[in-house]
Amino acid sequence: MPAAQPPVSQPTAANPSAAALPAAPGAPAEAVTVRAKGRPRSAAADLAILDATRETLAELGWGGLTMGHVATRAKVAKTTLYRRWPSKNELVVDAVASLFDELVMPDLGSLRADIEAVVAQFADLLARPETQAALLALFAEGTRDRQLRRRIREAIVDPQKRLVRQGRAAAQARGELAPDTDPSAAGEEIDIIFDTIAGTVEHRVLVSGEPITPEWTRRFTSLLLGPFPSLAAD
Amino acid sequence: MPAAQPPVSQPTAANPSAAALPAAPGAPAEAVTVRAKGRPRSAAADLAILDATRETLAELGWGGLTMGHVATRAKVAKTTLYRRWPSKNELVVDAVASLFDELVMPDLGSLRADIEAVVAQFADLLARPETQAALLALFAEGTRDRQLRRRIREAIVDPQKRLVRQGRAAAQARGELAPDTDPSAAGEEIDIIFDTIAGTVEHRVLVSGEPITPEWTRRFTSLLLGPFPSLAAD
DNA sequence: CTGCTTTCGCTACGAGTCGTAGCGTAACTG
DNA sequence: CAGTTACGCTACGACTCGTAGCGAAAGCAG
Repeated sequence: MPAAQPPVSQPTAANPSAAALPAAPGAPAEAVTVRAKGRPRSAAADLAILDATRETLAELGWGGLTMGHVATRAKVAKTTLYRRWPSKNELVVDAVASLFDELVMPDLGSLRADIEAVVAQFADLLARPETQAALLALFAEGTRDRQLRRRIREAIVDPQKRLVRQGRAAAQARGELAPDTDPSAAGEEIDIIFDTIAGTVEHRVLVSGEPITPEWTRRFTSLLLGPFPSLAAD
Repeated sequence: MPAAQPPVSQPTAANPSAAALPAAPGAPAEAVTVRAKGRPRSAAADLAILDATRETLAELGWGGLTMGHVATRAKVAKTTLYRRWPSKNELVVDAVASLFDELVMPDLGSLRADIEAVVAQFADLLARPETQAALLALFAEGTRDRQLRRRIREAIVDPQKRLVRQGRAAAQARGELAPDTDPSAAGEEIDIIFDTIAGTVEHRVLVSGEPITPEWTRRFTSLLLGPFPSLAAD
C-alpha cells in the first residue's frame, strides 16, 4: 500500500491497491470507489515522481536517492511524496515494478528456445542501471521488513511466475513435458524453476558481475534441461 | 583492503591482506613486513569491533547498523573504526566473510549427496540473521562500487567456489563425471554451477522467503543432475 | 457563484548520522 | 630517555529524515 494514512485515500496511478484494501476511514463500505470530495490528487504528479525516481536511481543509485532529490526533480514538494508513499522503499517498489512488465513468454516452438529467450530478456532488464540500483537494495530491505517483502513479491516477483507457467503449458501442449497430475506438485515445481532461473541470472549479473552472453544462456539452459554436463558416460 | 590510509598500515586480524596472512603483529616473518615503530594497533579492538558488528547486524539489521553504535558496543572510540575501515561496507565485508569459512565439502560418496549437503549448509548459513541482514545489502552496494564488488568477490564469493571444484574432483575420481579436457571450459562450468547453486538458494531464502527443506533440496538437486522434471517420456 | 473539503507548495524544525579535526594521553621501540 | 604511533574524547559542519504549520489552489455540492 503506497500511502493511505491521510484522511481519505484516493486511488491514483500509485494507488491501484486502494480498492483491494479498505484503508479509507471515512468511506462508507466495501463497494465502489470512494467518491472524492475535495481536490483530487494529481495523477501527473504521480507519473512525474515515479519517472524522477527511476531517473535518479539510474544516475545516483540507491544510496544517492533521497526523497528531497526526487521531489525537486519531479518539481513537487517533498511533503507531497510523503503524502503518497510512507518511505523510500515503497516508492521504489512502485517505480521499479512496471519495468518488469515488459517480460513476455514468446512461445518459439520449443522449450529450450523459450527458456533462452526469457533468460535473455531478464538479462537485458538486469543490465539497466535503474534495475541494478534498485532490485538488490529492495530485496535487502525486504529481509527485515515482512510487509515490504510481501509488497515486493506481489508487485515484482510473483507476477513473473506467469512466464514459467506459460512456458510449461506451452511445452505440455507440444508434448515436450508430461501433463500435470498433482496440482500442488506442479506449483512447487514452478516455484523451484522460477527461483533457479531468477536467482541464477541475478547472481551472475549482479554478484559475479559477468555479462549474460548467448553462449552462457545456452549452457545454462542445457544445465536445466539436460543431465549434468559431462555426466556419467562421455 | 580494509584500511590503510594512515601513514603505515599495520597488519592485524582485520588486515590479513597486508601480506598473505602475517596475522601476528610482532612477527616479522619472512617477507617484507613493515616494522612497526609506534604503538601497535590493538588486535583485541579488531575482534571486539567485528563481534560488535555481527551482533548489531543480527539485532538491528543493516539499516540499524551505524558506526557510532558499533563503536559504543565494542567499547571503542568511533575514530578508531574509521582508522581501520573507510566505511560501513568494508567493515561488514570483513565481519561477515569469516562466517562463510564454515562451509565444507563433505565427500559423502556420491555427487548427489555432496550437493545436497552443501546446499543444506548454505541454507543454514543464510538462515542466520547476521548473514541475512548483510549479504544482500553488500551485494546491492557492490553493484555501484566496483572496488567493493571486487572485495566482496575476493573475501566472500570466490572462496566458496572451492566447494564446486572439490565436489567435481571427487565425482571425477569416483567416475561419476568425465575428467576435464579443456581447462577453460571446466572453469566456465564451475562458474555456472556456482552461480546456479548460490543464486537459487539465495533467491529461495532471501527473496521468496521460503525455507529450505530436505524435500526442496532433493528436488533442486534432481533438477541439476537429471533431466528436467517430467521431461519427454513419463 | 459560494461554501466545503482536500491537496498543494513552501518553510521551518528536531533528531539522527556521517566523516573529520584537534587534543591530550597511552603504549611500544631503540 | 626520546621518538613514533594508536587511542579516547569532544566538537563540528553537512546532510537526510520525517513532520508540522501555513496560505493558496482545485475540484464538488448546493
